[in-house]
Amino acid sequence: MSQSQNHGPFAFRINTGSTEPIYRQMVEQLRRCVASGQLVAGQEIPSVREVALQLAVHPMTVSKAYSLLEAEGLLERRRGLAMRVAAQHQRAQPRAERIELLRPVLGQAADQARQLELPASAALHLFETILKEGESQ
Amino acid sequence: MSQSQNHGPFAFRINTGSTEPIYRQMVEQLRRCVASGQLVAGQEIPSVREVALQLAVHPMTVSKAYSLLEAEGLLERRRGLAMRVAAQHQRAQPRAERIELLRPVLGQAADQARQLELPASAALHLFETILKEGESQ
Amino acid sequence: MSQSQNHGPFAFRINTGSTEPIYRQMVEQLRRCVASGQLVAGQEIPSVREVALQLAVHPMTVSKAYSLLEAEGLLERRRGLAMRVAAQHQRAQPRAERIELLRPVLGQAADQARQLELPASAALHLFETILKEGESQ
Amino acid sequence: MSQSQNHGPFAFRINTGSTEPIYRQMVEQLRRCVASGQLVAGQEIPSVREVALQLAVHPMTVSKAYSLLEAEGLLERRRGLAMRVAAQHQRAQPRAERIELLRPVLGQAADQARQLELPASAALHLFETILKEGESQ
DNA sequence: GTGGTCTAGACCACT
DNA sequence: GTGGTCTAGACCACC
Repeated sequence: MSQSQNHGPFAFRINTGSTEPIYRQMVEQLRRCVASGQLVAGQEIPSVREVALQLAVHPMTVSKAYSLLEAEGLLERRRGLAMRVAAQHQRAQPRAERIELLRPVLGQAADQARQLELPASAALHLFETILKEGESQ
Repeated sequence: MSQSQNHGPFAFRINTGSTEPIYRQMVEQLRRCVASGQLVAGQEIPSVREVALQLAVHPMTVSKAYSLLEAEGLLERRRGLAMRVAAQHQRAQPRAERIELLRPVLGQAADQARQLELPASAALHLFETILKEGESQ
Repeated sequence: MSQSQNHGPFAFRINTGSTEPIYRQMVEQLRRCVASGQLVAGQEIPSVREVALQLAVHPMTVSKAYSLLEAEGLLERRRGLAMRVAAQHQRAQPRAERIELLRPVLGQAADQARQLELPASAALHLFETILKEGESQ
Repeated sequence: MSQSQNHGPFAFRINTGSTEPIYRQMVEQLRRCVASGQLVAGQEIPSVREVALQLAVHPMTVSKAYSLLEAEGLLERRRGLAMRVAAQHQRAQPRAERIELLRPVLGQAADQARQLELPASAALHLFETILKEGESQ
């Protein structure tokens, strides 16, 4: 039990309403978790069927995400076994690099704030509130 | 500055690389600008052709966005004339409502920050920087 | 008509009986045709539906092959238009490199000949015969 | 040479990277060796465990190959003893039949050569080279 | 149990 | 017309 808790610090959070394809949300999310070191080399990831059930998504959708990550070298496939994080991704990226990965979505948020003619202070305050909400989870 | 006021205080910012369909980026952007009062009732918006040229996008894509906004009652079509913001949208939404429109994208950003295991302070600081960059534009 | 003859020097040859997945046969075949210069940069390839009909295969199978080739940088996708050979693959590989691509399958053939205890001369003679048959096609 | 006769004139050559299932590679390889007379009736073949170790393959995979060959009548299983080539396959197939078994792989090679736009002479020369390399092994 | 391949077929975005 | 995404569901190969 403690083992499964340790090796499953990871669950996909998918927004099915978004126009962002599900498989791509999964790809990017997993990339971030590897970048941060939340997923380490050799760690098994949840099976296709398991994730498909959890998210109420077709297994092939999950499989597509995993295949792309394998092609990218981030995951390793082992015949008949669960996939795992590839050995070459041993260490998390340094924080300076990771923070850059946040730039696109924050740029988008800033654009929207500007279009809404909201002052920077209001946008920042809302962001701070949301960040704190998440921490407690 | 006087130039941008004359020919429309308004220009689409489109990311063609995104999976977010172009027409939808346009729709949501225009909605925000109406919500903020940047676009006011009766104001003319750039023609389909003009926008299509500017963004190197197919005219039908622009047309589709405009049609949706017309169906929604946000724009009015006038035979032979440029479309304009509909009369019913006279006043900007109050700030309290507008700020809520920012919540989805900031929620997404917060999720990503958490997956990257970045501290809230780092995320906030980057957001502040980006917001300031935009102001000067 | 002459145009379609010129720009369609290319048809997939698929062996559905093989254990080699169809999409992979397509990927490798297209790679060879680009390597040889039979397919040149900018050239449109047959549409997903067209190929699917021709080969009596599901469109998604063709699509999968094309997607992989796009990820590899060999094909370019253009929204709403047929895919085409990417610009970066302007020139055919030199013959010395191309011949190396033949090594795996010939190595396999040599292994089989050895296991069948056939003399090299017999294997070579059969190969020569088959190569000539193909020429006339 | 005397060594290889003692412990089996026969060793599997498996390509785990191929999409061709491992058990099938084994089946076809063994069939060829029987066809050629390299393996004769009554001859023992290496045990499942031995092969599994050698090839770093799961024992069940080897077992599956052997079972198929048994069902086909090519191998005989004897309780507690090593499997052996069945009595009914006493004599090698005549060379004329054996050479036909080489046709499929050479047809494939010829297709690839054509797609690579390599002249028959170049393909033949490479094949000759590879055949000679193998002889010395 | 694991992942992979393929089909049939719906719906979407874009030219 | 183009390609993309997704679902439902079958069958295969391997551990």
